[in-house]
Amino acid sequence: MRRRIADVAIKMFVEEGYEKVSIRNIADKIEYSPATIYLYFKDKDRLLYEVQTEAFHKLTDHFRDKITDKDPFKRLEQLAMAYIGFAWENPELYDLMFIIKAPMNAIPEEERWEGGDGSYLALLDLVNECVEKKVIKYTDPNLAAMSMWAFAHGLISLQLRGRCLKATSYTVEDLPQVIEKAAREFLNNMKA
Amino acid sequence: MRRRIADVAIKMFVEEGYEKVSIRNIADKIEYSPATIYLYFKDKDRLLYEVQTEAFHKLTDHFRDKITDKDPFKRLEQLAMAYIGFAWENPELYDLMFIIKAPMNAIPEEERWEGGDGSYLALLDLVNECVEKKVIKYTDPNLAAMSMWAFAHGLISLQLRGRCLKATSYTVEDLPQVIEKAAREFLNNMKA
DNA sequence: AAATATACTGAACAGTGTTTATTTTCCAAA
DNA sequence: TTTGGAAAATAAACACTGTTCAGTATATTT
Repeated sequence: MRRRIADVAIKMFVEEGYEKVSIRNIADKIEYSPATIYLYFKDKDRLLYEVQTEAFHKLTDHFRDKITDKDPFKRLEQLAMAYIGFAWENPELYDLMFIIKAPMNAIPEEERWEGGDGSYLALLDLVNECVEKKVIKYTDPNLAAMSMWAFAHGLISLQLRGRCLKATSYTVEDLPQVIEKAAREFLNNMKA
Repeated sequence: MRRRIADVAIKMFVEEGYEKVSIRNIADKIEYSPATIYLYFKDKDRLLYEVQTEAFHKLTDHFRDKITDKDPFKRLEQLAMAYIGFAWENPELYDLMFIIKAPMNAIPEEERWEGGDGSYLALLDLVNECVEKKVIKYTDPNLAAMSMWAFAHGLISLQLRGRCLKATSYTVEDLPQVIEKAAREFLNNMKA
C-alpha cells in the first residue's frame, strides 16, 4: 500500500507539478479516502521525502548510464552533464529533490539523507580521485565537490524558477546550450 | 494604501517567514479586511512581486555600500561577497527574490523584471569592464555574468534549503566561511 | 458464533486564496 | 444642511488545503 501511494504520488508530481497535487488528489486517484494516506505516511512532508528518495534512485540510474569514461576528469564532465540533463528532463523531480524545502523537514536532525547522500558521495568519490591524480586545481575535495554541485544547481534552479530568462538576454531556445556551455567553461577553469 | 500594505507585508515576511504569512495575517496586522488587499493588488503573486521589488532596492543599496574599490576585479570580488552577505542576512527576502516561483508569475511574458534586471545589469556592467580590461578569463560577458550569478546562487540556495548540511560533512558553524572560501576559489579560477 | 484485530472512511477542524454583493464613508452640489 | 453619488471597505461565501478522530466495515482468530 505504501508502494501504491508512493507510485501514484511520483507519477502525479511529474505529470501535474508538485504545487497542483494535494493529498486529496492522490487519494482520489487510488480511490481511497484521504485519511488512508495518513495510515502509511506521517504527513505530506514524509510522503514527499519518500517520492524524493525514489527520484534519487532514478538519478543514480541516470548516472550509471552516462558516466562511463576511464579518465577521471572526463568522468567528472560526464557527471556534470548527466546532472544537468536529468534536471532538464525531470524538472518537477529536480524541484522536490533540490529546491523545495518541505521534504527536508521530514528528516530528523541526526538522520542520514537517504537519497541525497548517495548521489553526493558519487560526486565526492570522483572528485577525490581527481584531486589525488591532480587533474583539477582544487586541493580540498569537499570544497571542490560542493563548488561543482553549487554551480550546476545554480544554473538549473535559476532557469527553473524563471530568473534566467527574465534577467539575461538569452531566449528559451538558447538556454539549454548556454547552460551546457557555462558548465564546460567552469570545468575548463578548474582543470589542472 | 498600496505602500501601507507592501510595508507591512515585507516586514512580516522578514519576521515570520514567507510560508507562514497569509493574506488574512497581513489584513489583521493593518486592521483591514482581507478583501481590501485585493483592491490594491490583483492577487498574492502580485503582492509578492511588489515586496520583491522593495527587496531589490535593499540589495541595490547594499551593493552601493560594499562595492567601492577602484580595481574592477576587486570590485567583482566585493560584489560576490556582498551578494552572499545579503543572502545570509536576509534569507527570507533572498527566498522570494530568487527561489520562490510565485512572484515571477505576476510578470507578463513581455514585461521587464523591474527589480532583478537592475541588479543583474550591475553585475553585467562590471563583468563587461573586466572582459574589456582582460582581468578575467572569460571572453563572453553574458556567460561570465550568468556563471558568477549561478555559482553564488547555487551555494546560497543549497544552504538555505537544507541540502548542504545534509549532504556535505560541514557543520552549521563552518558553512558561512566555507561558502566564502568556495566563492574566493571560484573567483581565483576565473582570474586572467 | 463471539471476540479481537486490522483496514478504512465520513465528517469535522482550522486554515488558505479569492470573489461578490452589500454596506459604510466621504465629499461635493443643491 | 440635506442629499446624491462616487469611492472605500467589508461580511460572507466558495472552493480549496493538510490533518485528526470517532466510528464503521472487513478479516482473522479463538
